[in-house]
Amino acid sequence: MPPAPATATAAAAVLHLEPFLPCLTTFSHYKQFHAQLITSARLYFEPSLRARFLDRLALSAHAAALPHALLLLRSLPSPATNDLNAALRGLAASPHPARSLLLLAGRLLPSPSPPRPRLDALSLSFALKASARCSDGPATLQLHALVLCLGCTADVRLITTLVDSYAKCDDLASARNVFDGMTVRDVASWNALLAGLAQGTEPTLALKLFHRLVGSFRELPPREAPNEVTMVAALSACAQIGSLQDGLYVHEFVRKMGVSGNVRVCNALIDMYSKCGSLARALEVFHSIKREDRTLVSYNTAIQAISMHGHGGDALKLFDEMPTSIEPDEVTYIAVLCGCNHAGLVDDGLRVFHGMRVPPNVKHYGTVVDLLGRAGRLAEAYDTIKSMPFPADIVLWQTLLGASKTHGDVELAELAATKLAELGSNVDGDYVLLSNVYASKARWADVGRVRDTMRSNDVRKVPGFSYTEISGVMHKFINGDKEHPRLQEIYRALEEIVSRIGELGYEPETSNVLHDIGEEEKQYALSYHSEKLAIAFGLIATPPGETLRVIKNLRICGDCHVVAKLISKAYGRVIIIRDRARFHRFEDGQCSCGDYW
DNA sequence: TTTATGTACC
Repeated sequence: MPPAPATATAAAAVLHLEPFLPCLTTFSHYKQFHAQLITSARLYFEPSLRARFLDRLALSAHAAALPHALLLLRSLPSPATNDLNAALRGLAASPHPARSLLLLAGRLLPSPSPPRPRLDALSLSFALKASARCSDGPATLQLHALVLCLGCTADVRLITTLVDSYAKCDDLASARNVFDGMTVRDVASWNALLAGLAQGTEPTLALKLFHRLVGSFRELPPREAPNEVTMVAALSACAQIGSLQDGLYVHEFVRKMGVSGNVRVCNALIDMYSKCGSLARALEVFHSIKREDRTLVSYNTAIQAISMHGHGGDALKLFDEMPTSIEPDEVTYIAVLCGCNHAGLVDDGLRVFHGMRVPPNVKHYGTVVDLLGRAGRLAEAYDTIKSMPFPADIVLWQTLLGASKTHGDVELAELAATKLAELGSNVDGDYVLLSNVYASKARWADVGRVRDTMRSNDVRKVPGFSYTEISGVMHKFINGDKEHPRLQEIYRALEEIVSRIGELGYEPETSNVLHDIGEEEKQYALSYHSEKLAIAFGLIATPPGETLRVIKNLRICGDCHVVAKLISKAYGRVIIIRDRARFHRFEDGQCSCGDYW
């Protein structure tokens, strides 16, 4: 036991156990305290002390603590609600949150002995935390029913937890419904919904809600006033959408609220600016954080930003400059490796990978396989997969397939395709890559076979789309778009573009088109790729010289990359395209990726 | 003793 906080005799210490509670650190302390509770009979006669002890024990970081807490709970002849809650809370925060739900379900079963404690709002709150952590939608729904049964619908904190839980289970509609049904809200309720929408599939809706919130700022009761957490959620929505306009607006609001010094807000700003294409502003925010205030996440986000923009050398530099007081974690290594990858720094990447101070996970192996694969070191890439201490996932085989395609290795491509089929991947990209390998070797019969398999397997097509922001309005384009209101104009502009860049030597690169169609039709399919439509629209809808920003859901294709370079030269425009993995910045006929991506 | 917050492989 740690020394008693007061000078007391042993007898007095027995009378006052509470002061020791905050001092318990080692597992041995906990066991001694437990023994004291038993020998003084307080385990039974002071239920509130017991519950507070259980709560601390269940939340303690020591591996043996939580099992010990559960043992203690089971040993109680008549556990109180607070005892149960302590265990529910500990389990919900543990690596196995589902056990919290099991405990709750067990307590619900009718059983005369030992008597089941009643559930209260706190029990449900902890259980909802658990169902959120395991993304268990049906459990959240059942807990919602219990909330209604227990009549806790006026408990703002509990209902906020319910909103959060629905959102974390990807049931945004229910999250929204519960939120809308709240008669009293506070800022946490707003934040739970905003964060849920922003990180889920509804970032646009999140921003709408944010505007509604700050628009009625003056009339809101103080408990609903937006705070720094609101800002972080809104910035995360801007980052996901890639809307620099909205991001700048939120940043303005951050300044007005006086939370520009909050490190979490700064980290969110770095991420937002980076994902909206402005690396300069992202780094400005990073450097504005006082050195001693920078957290691991600040470094990770900044390194990730530099990497996404293709500056692998600078990413390595910042990584090396990290203070020794901050230990890099798995995310740091992903960010640095990603930077080496996008910049083609093979040896640096391998050096970083082999020097990792945390165990590499499948994503780290993924970057290394990509790094080696792109550089044409296919055998080493495959050996890396074989050497992994865990099985390869779909993404890893797709990476190897991509590398095999780039370097025309039929055997390895077939192997990767077989693995992908075994793992149940059935997206068009897999087939396109395999077919391209065959096509590059003029093995037309195999190309046809792949196409037949595609047809019979009912392949899932990932529709390609792009969007661009013009005067604060997002315009979305899908491949071969026929819906946009200014379609005629856009298609005319595209024709003009193709003829103008034709003078610079442009010829459509059709090898990425799978379908067995004539050359002219292939060119047609290519010329309406969504990013081309978005760029063409940007050219006619913005004044000369203005930077064009386009966001694409898939990776940019080779032909669009060539076209973007030529447009940047022919029209004197900077074009910034964010694709699935990184940024391409086109200026005067060159791309920041150096044609390596 | 509950609530809401940032970074991640193709």
